[in-house]
Amino acid sequence: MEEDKKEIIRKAATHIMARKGFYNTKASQIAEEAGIAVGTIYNYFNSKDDILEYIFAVELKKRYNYLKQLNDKDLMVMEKIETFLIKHFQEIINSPDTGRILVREKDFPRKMNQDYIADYLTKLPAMIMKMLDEAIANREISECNTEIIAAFIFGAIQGIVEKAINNNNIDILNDAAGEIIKLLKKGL
Amino acid sequence: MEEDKKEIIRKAATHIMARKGFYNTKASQIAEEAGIAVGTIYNYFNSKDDILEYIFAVELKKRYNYLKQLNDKDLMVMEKIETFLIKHFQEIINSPDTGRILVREKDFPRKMNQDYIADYLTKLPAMIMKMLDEAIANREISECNTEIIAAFIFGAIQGIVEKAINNNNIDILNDAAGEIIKLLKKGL
Amino acid sequence: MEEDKKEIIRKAATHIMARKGFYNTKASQIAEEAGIAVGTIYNYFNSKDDILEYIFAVELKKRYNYLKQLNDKDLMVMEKIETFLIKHFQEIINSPDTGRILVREKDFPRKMNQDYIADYLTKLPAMIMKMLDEAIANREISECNTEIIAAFIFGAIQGIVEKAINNNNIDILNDAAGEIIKLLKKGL
Amino acid sequence: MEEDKKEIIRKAATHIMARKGFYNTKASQIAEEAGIAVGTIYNYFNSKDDILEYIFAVELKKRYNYLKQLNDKDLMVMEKIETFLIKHFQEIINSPDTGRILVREKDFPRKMNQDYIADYLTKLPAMIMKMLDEAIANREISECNTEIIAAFIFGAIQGIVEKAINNNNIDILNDAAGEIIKLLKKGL
DNA sequence: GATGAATGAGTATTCATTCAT
DNA sequence: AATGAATGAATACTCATTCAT
Repeated sequence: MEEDKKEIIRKAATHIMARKGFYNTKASQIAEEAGIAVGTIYNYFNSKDDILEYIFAVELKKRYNYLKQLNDKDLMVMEKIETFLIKHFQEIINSPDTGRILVREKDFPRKMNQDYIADYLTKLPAMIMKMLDEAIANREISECNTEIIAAFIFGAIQGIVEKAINNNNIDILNDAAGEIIKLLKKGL
Repeated sequence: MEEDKKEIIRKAATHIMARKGFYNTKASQIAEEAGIAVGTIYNYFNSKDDILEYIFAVELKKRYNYLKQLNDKDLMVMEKIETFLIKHFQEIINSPDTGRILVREKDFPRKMNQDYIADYLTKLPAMIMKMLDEAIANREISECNTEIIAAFIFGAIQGIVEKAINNNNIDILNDAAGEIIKLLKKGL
Repeated sequence: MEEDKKEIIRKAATHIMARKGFYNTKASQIAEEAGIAVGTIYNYFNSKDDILEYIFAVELKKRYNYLKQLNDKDLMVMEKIETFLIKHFQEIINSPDTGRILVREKDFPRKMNQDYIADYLTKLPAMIMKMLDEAIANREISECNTEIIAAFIFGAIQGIVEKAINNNNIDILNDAAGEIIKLLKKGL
Repeated sequence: MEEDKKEIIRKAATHIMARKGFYNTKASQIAEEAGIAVGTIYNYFNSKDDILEYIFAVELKKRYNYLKQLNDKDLMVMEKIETFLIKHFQEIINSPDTGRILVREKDFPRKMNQDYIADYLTKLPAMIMKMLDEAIANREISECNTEIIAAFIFGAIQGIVEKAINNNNIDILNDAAGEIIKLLKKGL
C-alpha cells in the first residue's frame, strides 16, 4: 500500500519533470498528476530533491541487478556490454520520460545524504571501465585508456538517448546498440 | 567599454553558474563576483536566462569560426574532426567553468527568442554528421548510420568533459582527443 | 470560510488603500492589517490589481441590486434618483474608506480581463442617463442633453464625496442628497 | 532658455502621464519624449513628484489670473461663473492631456512642501463657493448650502471633462458650459 | 493516512536618482 | 549645462513545506 502510493508519486513526478525540468516542476503539479493532495507527497518523501533522488535510485537498481545477473553468465565481455546496452536502451524505450530525466538532471546539485544520483554518475561508468579492463586482460580488445573510453561510452549513450528524445524518434534506439557495438568492437 | 562590462558579467556569471548551477545562482552573487551593482547587470542583459544564452552564444561562435577556417584547409575529414576535438578540449582546458556550463545547462528550458543554446545542441552535431557523410563519400571510413554516430560522438565528448571536470582532472582532456580519434579511425 | 478570508483581505486592503493610495499600498501592509501572511493574499487574489478590481466589483453589485429593486417600485423617476443618491451616500457614510477608493482609484490603468472598474465608470452613468430620458418622456423634467447632465451628476456626486472625505466631514453627505435633488428638480 | 527646457519637460511629461498615469510613467520615457537625457530632467526638477506639482501649478495660475481679471469686470455673479466655465473648458479643449491629468492625478499623495495640487483642490472650489455666497447676497440665486453646491459644481465639471476625454469626444465640452449654466440658473 | 490552507523566506527585476565626465 | 551608466533600495509574487483537522 505504502509502496503503491510512492510509486504513483514517482511516476507523476517523472511525467512532469521530463517535460518541465526539475526546477520548473511544482509540488502541486506532481500532486495533481498523481491525483493526490500536496501534503500527501510529504508523507512519502522528505523533499522535492528526494523525489528526484528516488527516480535515479530506481533506475540505478535496475541496472545493478541486471549487471549482477549478467556477470554470472558465461559471455565474452563485449557481449556483456552489448547486452547491457540493449537492456538500457530498452528501458529508455519503455519510459522515455525517465530517460530524459536521467540525462537532464544528472548534474543536479546535491544536498542529501543518500546520493543515488552521484552513484549513477560514478558507479555505472566505473563498471563499464572494469569490464573494459577485463576485456583487455582477456585480449578481447587492445590496450587503451579505459578511463577515457568508459567516460566516452557513457557519454555517448547519453548523447544518443538525448538525440532520440529531442527528435521525438525513440526508434533509433533500436539500432543504436548494434551500431555502437560495431564501432567499439572494430575500434577497440 | 560596453563590451567590457558585458564581458565582466559573463565571466562572473560563468564562475558562479559552474559552481552552483543556473537555478542556484543568484543575480546578487553574479553582481558581487563582478564587482558591480545588481542593477548594472540589467543594463546589459534582460534577464538571468539571457546571460546563460550569451555564454552559449560566445562559445558557439568560437566553434563556428574555427570550423569555417578548418574547411578551407586541405585535410582529410578525420583529421579535421581530430583538429576540432583538440581545439574544443583546449577551450575547455582554458575555461573548465565554461565547459561545465556547456554540458550541465544545455537542456535548460528556454523562453527566449534568440536561442543560442538550441543552436549549440542542433548545429554542432549536424556539422559532425555532415563531416562523417563526407568521409564516407571519400571512402575514408566505411558506411554507417551517421546520425547515430554523430550523436554518439557529440555525447561522448560531453561525457569526457564531464568526467574531467567532476574528477577535477582536467589533464585527461589532453589525451582524450587522440584516444577518441584512434577509436573512431579504427572503428568506423 | 473561503469567502470569510477573502472578505478580510478586501477590508484590510480598503483600509490601507484609502489612506495611502493604490500604488503606495504594499502587499505586506495589507497582510499585516489583515492579520495573515503575505502568501495568503495570493491564495485568494491573483495580484494587487485584482484586489482593487474586487473592491469595485463588490460596490458595483450593491448599487446594481439596489437599482433593480428600485425599478419595481412605483415611484417618480426623480424620486428614484433621490432614493438612489441617499442609498449611495449612506454606503459611503458607512465606509468612507471605500468611498475614497471609489473616487480616487477609478481611473486606475487596467490590465485585467474582468473589468469591474470600467463597468463602474460606464454603467452607473449610463443608468442615470436612462432614468433622465425616462423622466423627460414622463414630462417630469424638461428637455436637456442627458448625456452631459448624467456625466454632470455622476461627477457631482464624486465631488461631494471627495469633499466630505477630504474635509473629514462625512456629515455633509446627510444633507447632500436633498440639496442635490432640490437643485436638479428645479433646474431640469 | 531655462524656462524653455522646463517647458519642454512639462509638455513631455503631460503627454506621457495623460496616457499612462503618473505611476506608470518612467523618467526615461519623459526624457525620450522630450528629446533630452534623463539626467537633464533633474537639473530642472527635484523629483518626478515635482513635475506633477508643476503641471498643476501652471494650470492653477492660469485660472487664478483669469478669475482676478474677471473680478474687475462689472458682471452678474452667474455670468462670471459661466465665463469661467467656458474658459476652463476651453483650456481643456486646447490640451486634453492636461485635462486628463487634472482629473486623474488630483488625489495624488503629496510629500512636497509647495503643494499646488492641494491648492487646486482647495482654492478653486473655495472661490466657487465665495461667488455663490456673493450671488445669494445679491439675490441672484436663492439660499442653499453653498459648500455642498460648490463641491457639486466642481465635481460636476470634472465628471464632464472625464466623460469627454474617455469617450474621445472633446466636442461635448463646447456645449457643456451652456448646459450647466442653464441648469444652475434655473436650479439655484 | 490524507488533506490543502496557511505560511514566509527567498529573489528577479525595476527605476528614480546620482554624479563623474 | 547636458549626459547616461551606475546604483541599490524597494517589492510583488512564488512555492516548498508544514500541520491542524
